Amino acid sequence: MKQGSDLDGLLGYRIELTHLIAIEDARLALAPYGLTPAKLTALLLIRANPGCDQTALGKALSVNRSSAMKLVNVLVDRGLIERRPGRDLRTNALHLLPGGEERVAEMLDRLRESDRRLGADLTAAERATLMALLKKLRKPRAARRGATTTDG
Amino acid sequence: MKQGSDLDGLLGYRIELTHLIAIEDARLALAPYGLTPAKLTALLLIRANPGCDQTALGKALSVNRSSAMKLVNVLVDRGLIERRPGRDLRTNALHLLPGGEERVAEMLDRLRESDRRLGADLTAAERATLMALLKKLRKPRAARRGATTTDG
DNA sequence: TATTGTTATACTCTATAACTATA
DNA sequence: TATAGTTATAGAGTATAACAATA
Repeated sequence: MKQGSDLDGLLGYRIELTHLIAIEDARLALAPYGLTPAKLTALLLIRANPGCDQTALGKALSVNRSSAMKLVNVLVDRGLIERRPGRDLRTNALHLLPGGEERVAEMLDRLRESDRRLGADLTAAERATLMALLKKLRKPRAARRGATTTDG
Repeated sequence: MKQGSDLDGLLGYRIELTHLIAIEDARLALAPYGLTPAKLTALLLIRANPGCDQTALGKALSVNRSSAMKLVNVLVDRGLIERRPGRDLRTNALHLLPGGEERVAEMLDRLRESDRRLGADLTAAERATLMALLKKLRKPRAARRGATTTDG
């Protein structure tokens, strides 16, 4: 099946293809732990911000309260984090559990291995250049206006 | 909220962030046409392969027959393509309709504008370097084994 | 009034499984 | 037997809307 060349020169299309490769391997790397890359990111945010509440976590992940709720439920069910009493009676304080700390360390190892595989054909200099150029891509005006959601 | 530095050096994480920016603007650019970037890609594949069947389309998009079916239904409902009799009685031949051609051209214009916004801070040389480096990222062994699906 | 958590509901995308009609 | 399309169903992931408790 022919691909068609309409998208060939587009940066966004190349990033889409690259992203598919990266996310697939990252998923496989984390699958034994029953978590997706997005859930590991949530776990890392909680570790970096002990005692944060669900709403703040959701904002950091660009999802609303309801979605943050579901995410936290999964991490609690997995025994990785717990909800403790928060700064007021409305709020939960999220904390990584000791077992969660161990798991996070293992998962980060697997993720770094995956990342090494992804960039295996790059020299150190090329890798640095790529990182720098990716950082120069910018959020266009249209997208910067913010999505129109009710919640956060 | 602190970000935590565990993912900072990872190529895959940087690509994830960049992808989010790119896909959001691309979605906004195509929203007036009622199609997502993925559906435009499907449309371009059909245009590049007139008379292709749904299964082949699905394979090119890495989705199974059932998902390809739904996708084609949407494009048919939008009046962009049609199903014609295929090479045998089991098969549909997918064809872009004249109206679809027009829409595709407009959507490609909007998508290219979005792509220009994304790379607006890059010189032509930087842009070329970025494209070349992204092409050097490779599908790791683990992911190359192929996903374990029943279908395509 | 505003905020936090929660629940119910729905929509998109994708998958699996089973059915049918062809081949 | 194998393949193409179809349908029903289910599971992530996300969103909206409403409610209770608290601020």
